[in-house]
Amino acid sequence: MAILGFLRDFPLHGYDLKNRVASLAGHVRPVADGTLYPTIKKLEDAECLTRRTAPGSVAAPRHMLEITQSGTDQLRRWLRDPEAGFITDDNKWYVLLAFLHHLENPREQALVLARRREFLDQPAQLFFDEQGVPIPPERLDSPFRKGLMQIHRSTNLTEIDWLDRQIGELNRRAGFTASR
Amino acid sequence: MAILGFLRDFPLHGYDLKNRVASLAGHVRPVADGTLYPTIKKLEDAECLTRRTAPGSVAAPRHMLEITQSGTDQLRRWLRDPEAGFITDDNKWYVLLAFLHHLENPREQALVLARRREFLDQPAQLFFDEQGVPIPPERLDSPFRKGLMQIHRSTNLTEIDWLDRQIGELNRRAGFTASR
DNA sequence: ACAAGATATATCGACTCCGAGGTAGAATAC
DNA sequence: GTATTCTACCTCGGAGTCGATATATCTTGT
Repeated sequence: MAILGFLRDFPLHGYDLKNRVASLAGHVRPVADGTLYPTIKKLEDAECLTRRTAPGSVAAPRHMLEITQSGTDQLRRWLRDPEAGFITDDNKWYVLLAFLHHLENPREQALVLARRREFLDQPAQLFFDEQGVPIPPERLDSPFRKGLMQIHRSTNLTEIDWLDRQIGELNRRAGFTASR
Repeated sequence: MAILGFLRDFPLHGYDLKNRVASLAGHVRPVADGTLYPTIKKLEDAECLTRRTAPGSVAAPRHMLEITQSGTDQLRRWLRDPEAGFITDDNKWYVLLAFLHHLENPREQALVLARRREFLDQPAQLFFDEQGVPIPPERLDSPFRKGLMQIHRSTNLTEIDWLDRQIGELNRRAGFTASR
C-alpha cells in the first residue's frame, strides 16, 4: 500500500521509495531491501506499476517507477475496504491514513474513519487477575502498566476528537456535493 | 516476551495465555494458535518454562505452564537490553512496558525508559516533496496527513510527559536506595 | 438424544519478511 | 592513489507467522 500510495503522488525510484517508506512507517519500522525489491517486482508483474531505466543523477542507474491505472484501482480497493489489521494496528492505520486522500470520494473516506472510530470506542481491558477478572488502572501494582493504560486512554481521546471533527467535515462536504 | 512476562505473574495454561496476549497486544494484533503453541514448545525446549498436565476445570485437560529461573533470567535480559524494534515500534514498546516491572532494579528500568524518551525526541519528518525536502504539516494538502502529524505530535508529548515524571521518580528511588 | 458451541491443544503448508551477502558507479576523505 | 561512503539494485536462506485442519471434552440448548 505504501509503495502504490507514494507512487500515486509522483514517480519514484526504488531507493527513494525505500527512504520515504522508512520515514513514514518508519524510523519506527524500516523496510529491508529484501522486502522492498521483491514487492516492487510483484507489483510490476501484477501490472500495478511500470518501470523505466533512467541514468542515475548521482550514482548507479535508476529504475523510475510509475503507477498504472490498475495500480491506482488496486490502491483504492485497499483503502476503501481495508483488512482488519489496518484498523486495529496503529502502525498500519497510520500508513492507511497517509494515503486516504487518494480515495477521493469524501463519503468513502468518512466510512473508513468511522471504522477506526468504532474500534477506538471499545474500552481497553488490558490486564486480568488469576480468575480472569479485568483489573482497572487504579488497582494495578505496576506503575508501568498504570502509565500504559493512562497513555492509551489519553491518546485514544485525542484521536477520537480528531476523527469526529474530520468525519463531520467530510459528511458536510459529501452532502453539499450530493445536493448541488 | 509476552508469554514469559505473563507467566512471571502467575502460572497459566496455553488457552488462557492466548487470551491475555490477545487483550494486550491485542485486539490490536491477536496471536494465532499456529504461533503460540510452537513458541511455547520452543520455550519449553530452552527450559524457560515447565509444563504440568492438570484436569481442565471446564473442558479438555490443560497444560499448566510455569516459568523457570532461567526463563526469568531470559525475560530480564530481554527487558534490560531490548532490540531496537521494542523501542521504536509502538506495539512492541507497549508489550515491553507491560512487563518492565519484572526488571525490579529502578535504575535499569529508568535506563530503558530513557531509551524510549530519546527516540521520541527525534522530530518526525514524515513526508517529503519530489526534491526530498521535508513538508511541514501546515503545507500538506491532505487533511489526513495533517491529522496524522497532529495526532503523532500530541500523543508523543503525552508520553514524553509521563516518561519524564516516571524517570525522575525512578532515579529518586534508585538514589535513595543507594544512599541508605 | 443430539447438535452446537466453548474450552483446550497441536501440526502442517504457504506465505511474508528480514538479514546477509553480492554487484557496481560516483563522490569524498585522507 | 586508494579507502570509505553513499547511491542503487538484486537474491537467497532462514525465521517467524498465519490459516486451515484435526482432535477431544464438557456444557447448553432443543
